[in-house]
Amino acid sequence: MRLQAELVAVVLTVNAGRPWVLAGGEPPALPAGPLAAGESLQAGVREFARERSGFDLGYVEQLYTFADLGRSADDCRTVSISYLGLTRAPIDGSARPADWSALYDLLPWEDRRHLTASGTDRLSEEIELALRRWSGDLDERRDRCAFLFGYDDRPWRAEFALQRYELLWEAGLVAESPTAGRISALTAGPMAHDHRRILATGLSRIRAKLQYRPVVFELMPESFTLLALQETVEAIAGQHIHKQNFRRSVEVQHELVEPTGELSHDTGGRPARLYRFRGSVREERAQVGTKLPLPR
Amino acid sequence: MRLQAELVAVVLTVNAGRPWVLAGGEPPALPAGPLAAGESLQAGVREFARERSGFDLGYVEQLYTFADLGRSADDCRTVSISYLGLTRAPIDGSARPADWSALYDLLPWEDRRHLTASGTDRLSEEIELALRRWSGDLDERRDRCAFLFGYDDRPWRAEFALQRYELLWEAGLVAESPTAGRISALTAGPMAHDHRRILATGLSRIRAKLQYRPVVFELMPESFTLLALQETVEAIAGQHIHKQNFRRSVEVQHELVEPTGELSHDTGGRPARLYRFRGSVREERAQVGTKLPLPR
DNA sequence: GAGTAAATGCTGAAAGTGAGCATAACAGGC
DNA sequence: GCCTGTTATGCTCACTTTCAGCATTTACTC
Repeated sequence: MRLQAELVAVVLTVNAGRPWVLAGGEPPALPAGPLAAGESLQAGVREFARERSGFDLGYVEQLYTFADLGRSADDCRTVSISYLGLTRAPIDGSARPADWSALYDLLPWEDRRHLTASGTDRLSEEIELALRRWSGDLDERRDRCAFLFGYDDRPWRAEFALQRYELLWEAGLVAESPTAGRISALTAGPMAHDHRRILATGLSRIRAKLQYRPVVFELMPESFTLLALQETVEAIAGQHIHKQNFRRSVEVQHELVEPTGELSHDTGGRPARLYRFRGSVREERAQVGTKLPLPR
Repeated sequence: MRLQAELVAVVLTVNAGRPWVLAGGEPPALPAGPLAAGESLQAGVREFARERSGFDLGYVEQLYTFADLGRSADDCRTVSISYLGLTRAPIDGSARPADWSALYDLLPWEDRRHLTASGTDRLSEEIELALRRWSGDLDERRDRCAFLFGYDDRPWRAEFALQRYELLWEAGLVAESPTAGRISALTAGPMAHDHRRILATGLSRIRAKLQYRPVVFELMPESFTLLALQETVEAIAGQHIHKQNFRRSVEVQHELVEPTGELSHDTGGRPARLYRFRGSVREERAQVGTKLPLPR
């Protein structure tokens, strides 16, 4: 059996309060390329992420390996090894902006920052309606929907983005579902191959990781205000965080950040202290469990 | 470039209070085999786990994909996709026992159940001594050792098994370290290829998962006492748990188990209620976050 | 100087955790 | 039948963490 291996990267950055993912083309596709000879997997990902975006990846982590059965002829199979990468790319700057997509254009239901407490919106209602129709009177389905989409007073769990995608896929509500009906307009349009699934995998992973590892750091500039840090976390998490509690949780773990002594005056109000990450975070980030709050 | 793909499985079971892993031969090797054509990855793992052990895997989860550079000639590269699998195989029964190894014979420092509170033993002391020698006066190394092995009153974190293995490897304390010295007798002997690393990856993963997903279930018989459940968790976690608190945390989440109404009389003392997992656990196990305590 | 926007400080309820004591219910020996 | 050992099971208490809101401070803009 002939075998091919390719690397697929989910490269994320946050800019102006919005998360962006390196994905261009029509339909949009994640950067992917063959595994070069004599190169480690991580090095390969870093390599072509730089080629495509012009920026270096900070954090890199393996996501999942897929072996497509359907994609090619039986005698040539492709193994896709997917990676998550974080970078500080300033998008609007020198990079070709066409290569970047707004993450929540591709997974619109994952951004809930505009929702007020216990509030809802057109998209949520549409999904809930469609899902209830799909569930019918099957208790199992109903439970699953309630758990993943937070119906019936259950909390919204940001880190279950992948499972939500899979549910919508089964229910025929995303463009690439085999059973997609007309309501599939939830997503702007199809993405290449199974790239939306890979993207959802990456989003799930970073949201989970955010809660126990100091990875936001990779998305922040050298120095920043606590509000900027919070807004970056919120952008990834797709939901709002109680400001004072966020601030406290950051300050309590005094291994995490330290004030630079400078102030930022473009706040519109009282100037904010600037902070930087402590050196120990950079070095120990492979081990230390550092917690940032996600609301439940 | 020629490319080969192989599957490597970490198949775990718990029996008589000890965790076992499917690994035989000399040196011991995890079951591994080429990726068959026209077969999904998971199906492949299940397939040859059944062949080798005679039992079906319950839970299966992808671990990590390695692409060896060094292992073969430059024009033929092997991609190893590793999986974790859990099964209820009764070892001492019909299966060929030679295929199973006691997990903690392969990673002896990961079992701390015999340690009394704040106590220590020969192995721990030996490791601590060797690690302190290796750290010298390098603060970074010293911190890392303290964090991973719980020196200086830091808590032992069971789920960092992989990082501990990697540290020991760097420090030349396991048989397969490139710089292995005489003290490397920590491990009984070498394992094939990088299989001990893969095993440590699997142990890390299941220990982490145990804390927020009902996976123990896959290791338990149809009905069981709470003590039996606790001992299974302890076997995997490699440490003791406060009995009453364990019991409370199980009972509080009343989605998890329910009494069968029967009693077990072979306790030696007061008979114990028998429990079974609730149906919802089986179905929703892919989603529901169920917590079992690991001491910190 | 008034109004405003944001940073910052503080407090109290609620939930979760860790550790121990006390009691209940059996088996087996006498 | 009673005593003893052993385990299951019930309960309490202190302590920590988390959630959520109120109040105050500080500087900018007009």
